[in-house]
Amino acid sequence: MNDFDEFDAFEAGAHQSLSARALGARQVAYLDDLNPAQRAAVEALDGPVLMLAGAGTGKTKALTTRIVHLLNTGRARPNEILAVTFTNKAAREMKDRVGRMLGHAAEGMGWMGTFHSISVKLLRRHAELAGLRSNFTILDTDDQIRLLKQLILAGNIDEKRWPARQLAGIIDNWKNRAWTPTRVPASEASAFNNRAVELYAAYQERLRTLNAVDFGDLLLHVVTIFQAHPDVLEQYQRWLRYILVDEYQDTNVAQYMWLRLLAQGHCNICCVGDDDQSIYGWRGAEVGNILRFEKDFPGAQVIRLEQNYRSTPHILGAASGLIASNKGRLGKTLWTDAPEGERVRLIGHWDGEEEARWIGEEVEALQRGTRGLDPISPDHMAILVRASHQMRAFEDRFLTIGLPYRVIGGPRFYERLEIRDAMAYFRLAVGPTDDLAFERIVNTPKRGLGDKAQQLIQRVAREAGVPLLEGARRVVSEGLLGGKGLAELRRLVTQIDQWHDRVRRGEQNHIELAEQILDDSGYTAHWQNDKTPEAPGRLENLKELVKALEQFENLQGFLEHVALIMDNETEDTAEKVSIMTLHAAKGLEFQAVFLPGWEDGLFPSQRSMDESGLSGLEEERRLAYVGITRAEVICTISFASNRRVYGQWQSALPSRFIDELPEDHVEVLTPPGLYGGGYGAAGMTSGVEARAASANVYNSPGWKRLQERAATRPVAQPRESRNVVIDLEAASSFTLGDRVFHQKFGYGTVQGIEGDKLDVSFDKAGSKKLVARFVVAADQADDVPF
DNA sequence: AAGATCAAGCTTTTT
DNA sequence: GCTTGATCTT
Repeated sequence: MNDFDEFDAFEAGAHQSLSARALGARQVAYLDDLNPAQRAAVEALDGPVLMLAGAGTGKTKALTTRIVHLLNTGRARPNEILAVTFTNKAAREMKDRVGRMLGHAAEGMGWMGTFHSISVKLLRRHAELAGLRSNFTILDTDDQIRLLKQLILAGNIDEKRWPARQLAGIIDNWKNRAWTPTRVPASEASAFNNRAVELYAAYQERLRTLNAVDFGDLLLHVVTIFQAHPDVLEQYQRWLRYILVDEYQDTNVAQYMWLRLLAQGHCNICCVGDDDQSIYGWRGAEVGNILRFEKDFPGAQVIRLEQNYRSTPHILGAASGLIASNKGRLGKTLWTDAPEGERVRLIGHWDGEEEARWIGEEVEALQRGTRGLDPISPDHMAILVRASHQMRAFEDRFLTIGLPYRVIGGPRFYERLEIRDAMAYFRLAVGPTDDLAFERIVNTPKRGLGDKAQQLIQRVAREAGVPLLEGARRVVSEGLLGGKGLAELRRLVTQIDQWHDRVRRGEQNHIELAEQILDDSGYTAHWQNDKTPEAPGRLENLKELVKALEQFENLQGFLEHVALIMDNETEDTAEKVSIMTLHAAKGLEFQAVFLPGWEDGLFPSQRSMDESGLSGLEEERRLAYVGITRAEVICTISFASNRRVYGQWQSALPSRFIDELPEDHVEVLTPPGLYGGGYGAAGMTSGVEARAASANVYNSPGWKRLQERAATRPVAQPRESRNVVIDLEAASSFTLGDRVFHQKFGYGTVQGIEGDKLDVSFDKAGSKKLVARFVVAADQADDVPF
């Protein structure tokens, strides 16, 4: 049902009955589950409220209970509550939890969702006010960049010096600040070789003709509509009587304006956030929004949730001590009544590989149960890195020792090439005027329609002022193209017509239709004929895609949702260690957390500091804070003296954040030998042994002096000797049929030998040609320290 | 038009 | 070092 119809029906009625109903004791039993601060946050229903919720303080619980309480007290009906989150996952979780508390699905909560999904809903309703039709398409970053590239070329700009990616960044930034092309301040005019504003305007124009929007537009258009049409805004202010916002510290200016506009009037707005966990400044998030809240909403109640239910006192102490170095915080003191627990462990390693090896062993030790701790399932352990390229060292190592892991936040399902291609076909079937989709698939699979043919179609279409499909149709009917290309193009045009026809008539089951589109077009065959090792996986993904269609009534509905729901949560029950970035870890918790790579330049990231100075450093520090506070039971921070970056060996100092950790909460495992006499950690293979070797490094010669000494110490070269030995052995000793082991590809059989190269058929990874020194005989796999 | 070779890059990424 | 895109080659 349309939410607006519900509104209309509701407005015709009256508000009385619910609010008049007395609340029995049984109905508010949920309030007894809350601590005093949570309870205050739940019961302060009217007027502006800022809920400062530290890590692990039961924020979601307070938020969902508040929604239930709004309903129970009769303040609002499900449809009158606007609850905004940043991610679909958070929205889903909120919906589930509210539903669970109510004892039935949270029906009618039509305004619970992400900023973007709610904006889509608003924008479809009022598209014409933004110069769009309500069936506009939503472009993702990839489409956006391709479009910008065209405009850059059309503007006679050297795309190499001025890449589309950079322009996309500038435009995104402006949109995040709610600047339309005319509102970009003069001070920004020099951006992109003085051409950015002009290109931005051209881009917006192009989007309008394509009847398309990008992610930034979703918010921007809604803000612009609200500003230009007070009557429309007023409607929503009346309808949406209570507003809740999750992760408020991550809102950007456009989102802030969006909220302000809707909230002004009743001012029933409850923002939940934690200024110490603001880690998306680089994407336009304004910590200022949360710091300014009390000024923006006079009379706001500020409620602090400070009782932590997640971590031990040592972990909290370390995190609090670290974040205390940041200026301009709203300030919170997290506390817990949990038993003291383990200190945060700190360990230095010779290089990144050793760090990965040590962590691998430590994971296994924790899994068995060590240090007097209960055994911890790998499911409840995570390795949190600053940058995704750090993940590889762990993947390599874990593959070697056969430790199951999962990487969170890799390329997402709907961003994969084959999925995007398939989607382009579906888009064309639904809306044959979708030029971007047409461009994408016209020569995929190969139809002999290369650059020249495509330019011809473009030209014909542009001259006639028609979509590309129509242009193609004319090219065919007028025979402007030769031989193979012509026949293929004719076939494609006919096929698109047929698909569109079927979509329109809606007679055919949309799942069958989708399968047929992929088969008819030759796209399935394209991957079946592809001999690369990725091909089977891609076909698998296509099957997944078709399966995902089952949840929707038709192709249109599917496309609508997919544009916004880009997450890729595959349930997998096997017990695995998680590897992810610190950013991806926000909101999650693990019993054991490893924080590798705490080296100056890597973390805090040099680039962050160069580009954003002190505020960049503070954001990095918040990232560190987020990392530590993910840990429930045990947290291990590590750094490596040497690390290979972009193929070059580099030595680095331990992160300055390490100095900022309060010593009382830290246990230093690093043996003194590490800094004194070169590689000294050879015997230190597990945490238990390391602990025996742990000296009072913090106090003894002075931790800082140690660092200084490390700085002046000559750069040590990585050990090579053992690898060289293996190399010589390996190169000469293999024969056809030998079983070998490779650290990334696993076990395999030698199929051929050419000089120093082996042709190996791996059990899991398929056939690879590689240099002999990268593999060892299978029976030696366990002894070799890679 | 399609494969092959080479240079230039290179944080984080909810939607 | 390794991937990605642009140019070169057939």
